[in-house]
Amino acid sequence: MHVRIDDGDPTPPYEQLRRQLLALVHAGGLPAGARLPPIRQLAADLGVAAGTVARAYRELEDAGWLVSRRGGGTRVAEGAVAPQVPPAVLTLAEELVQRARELGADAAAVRAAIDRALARPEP
Amino acid sequence: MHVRIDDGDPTPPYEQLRRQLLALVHAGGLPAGARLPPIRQLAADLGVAAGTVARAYRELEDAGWLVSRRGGGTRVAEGAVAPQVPPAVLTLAEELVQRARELGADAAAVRAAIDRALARPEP
DNA sequence: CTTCTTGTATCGTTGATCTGACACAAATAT
DNA sequence: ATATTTGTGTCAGATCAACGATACAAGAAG
Repeated sequence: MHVRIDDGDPTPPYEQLRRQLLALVHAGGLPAGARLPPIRQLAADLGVAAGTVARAYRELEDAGWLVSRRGGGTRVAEGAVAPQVPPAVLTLAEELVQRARELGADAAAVRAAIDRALARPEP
Repeated sequence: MHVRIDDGDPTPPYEQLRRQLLALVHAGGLPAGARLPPIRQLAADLGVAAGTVARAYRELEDAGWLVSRRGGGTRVAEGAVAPQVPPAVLTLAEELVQRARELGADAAAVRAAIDRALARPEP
């Protein structure tokens, strides 16, 4: 589980966690049926209260991405499917990331480049 | 000024504003020397309190991106330079965005594709 | 100089969130 | 059947941010 809470980020911890988990599901890092850590364990690992993790799990369950059962843990919902992205765009994205890494650019630089390109209005 | 506050986002409004303004500076939408709206005016436009905009301005000034003077308004600092991004990456990003738009993909789809590519560990 | 604009600072109130702790319910493991 | 695991719910206290309002300070404009 590559998730962590940034204490310097004013975004509430439960929201940081919710977004990271959702990104993991979208990226396929957590396939359908995969089990997530128990609330108490993840809370201890992240250094937050159990209620904080519980809220992130609950909101993702309300949105249909997770399924929770008492005693059975929390798992990625079977119907959880990544959002529709044209395969050609995905391929270009992978090429861009690979090239960026060859040039020594990190994730932040890649996102900055994308943000700049998106800021230019289409002609 | 293409900025807006999302009431459904738990991120504090002052932080949403700070990030959007910083993104504008990075993207060149606000060149060095450009004047930002007065605090009260922007607050009224966004539907937030003046103190909220003031905090976003102040944090960006502390970080060196803006310069504020009483009576003179708030402007983009002369030394404000976009973060270092290899030109080749910027070019690839523009090509990707252009292609994505031709395919009907929106900004969210582009970011999702980038996130997925970034999630794949380098070989 | 006088007036207007603009940023800065403070106050009290309200609402949201985090925390630590505890009890309860349901599924699993032995 | 019993014990353990795990999710759910509640509570009081603490912290933080937003709000509306007000006052003040410094530069600009007339």
